[in-house]
Amino acid sequence: MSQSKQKTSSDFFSMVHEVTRCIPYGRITSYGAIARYLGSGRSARMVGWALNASHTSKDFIPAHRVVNHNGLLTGKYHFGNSTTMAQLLENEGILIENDRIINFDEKFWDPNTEL
DNA sequence: ATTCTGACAGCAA
DNA sequence: TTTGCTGCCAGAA
Repeated sequence: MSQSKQKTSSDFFSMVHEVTRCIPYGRITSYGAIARYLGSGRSARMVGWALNASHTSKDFIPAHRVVNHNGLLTGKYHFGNSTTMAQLLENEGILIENDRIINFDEKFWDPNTEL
């Protein structure tokens, strides 16, 4: 046992950041899926929180590809402009209407399955 | 140390 | 059916 769990706290954020960056272009996922991948199925709130910290990250994290299980752009207001998130997603070929992803199921990317 | 919040999700009424 | 409450875990005040 060397460095199995040197900093469980920061690891959670890093984990979310890593998974989020692993989301392929034109794909999306849900907070619950990532939370489930981390081992805590119902800790989806923490995922959102970690994504909030992603804003402070040095690297660009496609947090706009992470939405709630409804495909609704819940965190669009955190991108500065409420339209930025939808614009980015549409730019990647994702259909959005009323801040909701139309082909959510089609573009859904599950880390538990894909990763 | 305690309390509250937070980009969700699931279940109850 | 919709609406709302709770549960989850960790970080900040």
